[in-house]
Amino acid sequence: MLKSNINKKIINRFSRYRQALLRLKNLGYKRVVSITLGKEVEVNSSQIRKDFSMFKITGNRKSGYDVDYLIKELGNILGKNRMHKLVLAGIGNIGAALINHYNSKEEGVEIIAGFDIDPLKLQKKYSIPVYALIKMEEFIKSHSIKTGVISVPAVSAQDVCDKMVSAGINGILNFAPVNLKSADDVFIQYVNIQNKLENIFYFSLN
Amino acid sequence: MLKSNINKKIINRFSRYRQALLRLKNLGYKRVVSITLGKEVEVNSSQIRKDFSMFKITGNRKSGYDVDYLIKELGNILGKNRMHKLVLAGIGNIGAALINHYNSKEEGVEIIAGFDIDPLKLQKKYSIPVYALIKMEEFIKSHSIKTGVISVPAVSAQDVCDKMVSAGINGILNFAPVNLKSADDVFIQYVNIQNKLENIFYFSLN
DNA sequence: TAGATTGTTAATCGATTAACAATC
DNA sequence: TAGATTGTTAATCGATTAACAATC
Repeated sequence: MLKSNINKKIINRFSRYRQALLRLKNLGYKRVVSITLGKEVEVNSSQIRKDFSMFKITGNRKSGYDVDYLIKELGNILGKNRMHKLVLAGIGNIGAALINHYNSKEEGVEIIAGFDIDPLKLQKKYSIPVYALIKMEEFIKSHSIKTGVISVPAVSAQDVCDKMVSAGINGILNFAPVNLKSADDVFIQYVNIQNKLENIFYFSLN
Repeated sequence: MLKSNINKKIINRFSRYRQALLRLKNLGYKRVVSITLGKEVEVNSSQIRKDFSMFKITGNRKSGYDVDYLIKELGNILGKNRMHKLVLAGIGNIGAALINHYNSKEEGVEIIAGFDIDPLKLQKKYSIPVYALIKMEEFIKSHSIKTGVISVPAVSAQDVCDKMVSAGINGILNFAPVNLKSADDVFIQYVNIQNKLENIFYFSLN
């Protein structure tokens, strides 16, 4: 099946299934039925069976699914069997959080460099090298980086995005509260914390 | 209209409309038509007009919508006309990012305290007071806090959530990669960075 | 075997988009 | 006025859920 035909929501659920399965494995589960996994991730059990079925992930009609098998299959789909190199643009608290929590060989993530307008004051504080932002494009090209994280102020996010894309990046995680414009073959994910807070303020009625 | 009848997606779009309108205002826009705003946020213009119409937000049939009016109306809906007090559980890089970037009177957000298992080493580094996690429930009650941010490790997230809710919190922003279980009247938003990265790795084909 | 769960189809549900009359 | 855009209804689209035969 072509990736372009696969709904983003399915892959998003696969990622959440996998995280839940890792927890269930830790709790001692060897096998799991769709209704149990469904409760864990708040997804209807039909949805789960259908999602698995679309990727030829099979279970046993009496005893459900094997946990290790599911983790392995989902991991393969999500690219856990290989390393993904990232660069960061903008080294503030968000960048630091990425470096400290998500630079994980086990999860296939390798953050190899950061870039900032003001590199001097930042150079020594992190476990990855930090360079001046003007060096970013050259670095992306020479290291064949395909994924970038944008955590610069909103006003410069589009410019950084353009530079990343022209240097060869085709996947971006953007923390700036701006809708980025780019070519159709560039996949962009947004993390908009302000937006999340506003949703909470509205629905929690306070 | 009852808030429970209003789709989460509409409020989510309202938040994004407002962010886009603030940018457009900065660019000098006095009025905006639905198709222009739609391009800015990647939403169909019919959708925008329908969203506005549901909340009795009106435009002019010739010249579109007044930017300041939209910002004000959307701000009122999103609660920008009052302050929302937050507490943070877990003071790492994510907590620091919240304190530095989202503690904004203009946006109605006031982070009044943080809590961590290890408060001593953190006490002096931030612009808000940081206390031991065991003090959290008492603090939430005595200050009538209604919103909490969870950025503790996954294993303790549910426990922190339970404590927040029992102390009176009804809106939670959760950065831990766990589905939290709580009463139906507690509104929870998730930020799952691992999940976002996995989506990028899948769809950007690298 | 009997019972439980998968795998898959059909039905439902709800959100998005198109269309266009109203009107500024 | 003529043209452009809103406001709103109807049509479309797609995702979710229910149902159940297959089968372990």
